[in-house]
Amino acid sequence: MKMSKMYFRTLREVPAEAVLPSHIFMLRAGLIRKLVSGVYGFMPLGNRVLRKVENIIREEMDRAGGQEILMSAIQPAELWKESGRWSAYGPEMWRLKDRNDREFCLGPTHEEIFTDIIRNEVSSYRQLPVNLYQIQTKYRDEARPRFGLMRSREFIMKDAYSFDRDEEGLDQSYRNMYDTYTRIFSRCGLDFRAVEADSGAIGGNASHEFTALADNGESRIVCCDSCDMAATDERAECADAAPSEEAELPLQEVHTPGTKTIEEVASFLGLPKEKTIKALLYETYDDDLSVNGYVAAFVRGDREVNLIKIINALNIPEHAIAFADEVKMAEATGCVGGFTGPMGLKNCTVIVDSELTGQKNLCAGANRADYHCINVNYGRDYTGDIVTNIKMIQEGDPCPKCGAPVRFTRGIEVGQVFKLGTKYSSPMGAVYKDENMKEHDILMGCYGIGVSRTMAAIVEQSHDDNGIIWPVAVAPYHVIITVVKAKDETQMALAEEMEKKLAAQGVEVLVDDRDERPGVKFKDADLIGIPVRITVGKKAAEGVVEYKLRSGDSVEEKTAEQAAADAAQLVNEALGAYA
RNA sequence: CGGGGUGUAGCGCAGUUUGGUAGCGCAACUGGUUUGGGACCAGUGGGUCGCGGGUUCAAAUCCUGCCACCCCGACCA
Repeated sequence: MKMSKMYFRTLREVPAEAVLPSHIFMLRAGLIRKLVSGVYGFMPLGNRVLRKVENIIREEMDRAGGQEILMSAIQPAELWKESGRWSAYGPEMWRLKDRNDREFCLGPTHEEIFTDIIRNEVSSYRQLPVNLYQIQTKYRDEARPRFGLMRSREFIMKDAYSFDRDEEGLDQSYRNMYDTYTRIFSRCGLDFRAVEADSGAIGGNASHEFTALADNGESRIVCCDSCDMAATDERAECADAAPSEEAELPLQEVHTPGTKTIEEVASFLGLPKEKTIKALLYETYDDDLSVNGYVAAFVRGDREVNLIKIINALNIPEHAIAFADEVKMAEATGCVGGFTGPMGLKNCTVIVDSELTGQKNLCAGANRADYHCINVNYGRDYTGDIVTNIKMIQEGDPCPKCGAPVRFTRGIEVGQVFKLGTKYSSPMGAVYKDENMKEHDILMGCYGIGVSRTMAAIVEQSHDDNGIIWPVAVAPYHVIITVVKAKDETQMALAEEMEKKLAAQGVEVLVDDRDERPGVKFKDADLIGIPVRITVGKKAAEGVVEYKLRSGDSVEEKTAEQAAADAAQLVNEALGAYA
């Protein structure tokens, strides 16, 4: 490909809208172009990268026994009403109506559609297992799209669904996809971790997220350097502190004017935060979003609450709970904002973190303005309607598997795998008959990869001050031949000869034949991140060129033959590594 | 949805406080000189100053309503 003919433009300055390196460089290198917030188009170079990532996914999905199909992005409301998600999905779903007022959505995901296909076509155990996937555009009307392709409202996703007759089959399908994802992200050149995850709104009972490590990532994960434990912060188990041996002291109310936060009350009374009890007040909602109850949750003062654990303990949908209107809750339950304690509350569900039951002589709100109680003890002074672990793990807490201190790190969630079980097959009637003509619900798994987000994650992990450094496997072109003086016939002739030679060996070559100064060409080559740069310049007449890798600094002089051979070898080795 | 910020040429920005009819750099176009890390000189084109209403002899500038975009939070597979 001649760059003089390629439709592209690089930007010299950083667009005001971009903050993250991946976003900045994809815009500057002319890979993507924004239409409106959270909606991007792919330009020729960006489109090539996207196709490379897609093809890696395709190859590995096909190798794993998946079969590619393509469903429509537009979906009828009926199917979502069957699964119960038309109301449950919330404002993130992009809804629309046709001319006859029939309801549709732009698919945010495709469980319903795939389940529908299967229930209409599968009737016998002989047709199972099956794994279907597609690579397709998804729509989610995100509350806050940001960081370019990282969190967009229209994005490319690979979604796969497995259908099995029993748990054993589902386990196998799940493991198969887990291994496949490991291969896919390795081939993409990503540094990633598979972390245990909460199965969340999609449902089911097992899930892993594949997270590309990046300081700018939106996901926080917990990992252990002493063992292989890795989990999302919400999923990670957080052990209770050891029970206290102290003798119980008499309960006492103390005047603590204006000390609404744990920070304030602890310093006012001269107590460590570990000796206090923190209250979190929530209200819950029924289906039509009216308040149907109050929840008071209590953890030790130095802890954070893990809302997912509360949701799981209450067994309610995620969107059915939020922080309470303190004034209304005070009227209903007797709590006092800033001075709420676990004693004497009425008309609300009291959830007590399991750790508190073993701690002695704590300080808690007295449910009376400007007063706290000290020497509060579980059992003697208060109990909970629910006593369970609702703490969020914190950096340095003991690893739930091995006890070593855990470390927090950040990442970009590029894929996830779920065991769905019968969550969709049961309400939608996707069943098969076994050998005895007996009907069973089909067991499902679902497996997603954010393809465009993966592209962003690769750039986020692989760039320097000058631009992108593409891994060979996803680079838009493998080699760029920079012709120092494009008007020089000797130089152009040598460049074209090398282009042909390389192309014959399966190497994708970009020839920078533009009538620009060399500095401009070098800057652009670095910015768009082509892995190998071959410079054809003054020594073209002698058949000598310069050879440089984008990832390194050293520049070597080689004969054109040698440079082409080295480039071809490097590219084919990189591409063949997983073949 | 709450908080903050920004909308002026393709991109980056100044001008707004103190109203007087729009400017700089890059990019583009023409000509010339250049040619190994984002050249130089000369010239040219390009703007409903986000949109609407108001104040005024006069509005990018003041008042007002709206919209869009970005950041933090909430939320979110």
